[in-house]
Amino acid sequence: MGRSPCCAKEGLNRGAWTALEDRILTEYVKVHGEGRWRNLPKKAGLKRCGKSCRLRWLNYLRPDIKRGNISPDEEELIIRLHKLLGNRWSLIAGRLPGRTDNEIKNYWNTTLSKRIQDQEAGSIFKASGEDVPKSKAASPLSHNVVRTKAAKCTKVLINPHYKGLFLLDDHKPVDHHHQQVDHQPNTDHGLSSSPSSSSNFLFDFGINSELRLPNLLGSDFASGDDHLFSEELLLQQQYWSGNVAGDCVVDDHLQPNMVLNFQSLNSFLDGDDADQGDWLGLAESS
DNA sequence: AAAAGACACAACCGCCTTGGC
DNA sequence: TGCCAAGGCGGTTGTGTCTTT
Repeated sequence: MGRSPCCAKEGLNRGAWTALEDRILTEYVKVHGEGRWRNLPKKAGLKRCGKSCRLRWLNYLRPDIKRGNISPDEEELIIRLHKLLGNRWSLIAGRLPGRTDNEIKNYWNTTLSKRIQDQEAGSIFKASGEDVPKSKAASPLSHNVVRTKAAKCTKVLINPHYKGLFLLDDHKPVDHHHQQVDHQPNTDHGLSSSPSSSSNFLFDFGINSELRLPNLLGSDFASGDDHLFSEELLLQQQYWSGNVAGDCVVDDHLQPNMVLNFQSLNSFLDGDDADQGDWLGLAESS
């Protein structure tokens, strides 16, 4: 037996929403708020699946939706975030105010992925003077996409004493006695070399997390500036908008399941294929 | 002018996660 | 602790519009 459907489909409207349906849904949510999507259609008098109502509201009717073309800045951010996060559209959308995951996903699939494919294929074949073969141009963009289901990492551990970034596999308990893996973060950058002398900071990478990834990506995060992750900065400056004690898990003895070196990340963001391979291979080796 | 193909995007589907009981 | 409902997510499909032939 298969999974039971989310709602009975008999007698429900499908396809494009009408202006009347939009108005009914908007009015209902304004009065009753979001949530309870399954019961909403019946209460609001809509012949729609609850999921459909939720999607319609989140993607098109919400008042804070930003309409219009994706700006070059947004595009740049999407590309960089996709490089970092893969097809985790909701996370990417969470960093682009007013944009929805569906919109970004569509934009990526229809516009950006092709453009990047073309750029990559062009750069490869330009060097050799060859034309870009069709098969290459049409090949799926897969080599630099993080496979999110194979190794889901939703938390990032920052140890201010390392130039290291630790991704924690949600499915595995933190092993406080686990030996650190080979990719030791570089410690000879004028930072403290004692991994246990201060706290590590664990940030949830979810939509509601306080980590301002655009700030990171738009900052010198990828430039290897030592000062960026100094403890002082972590504690005092605006890269983290929350308060450390309240928003972060603090664990003096936490050992990572996975360790990422910022310099690898830097190379990754700069498009170094070899480093991307290391980075991704590491990220998936949970 | 019409048909075919390409493109863009809204909507749907099914699986996964989470929280309440 | 297990079950179930609800919500969330990413992949995919359907369809309207635009462009090319």
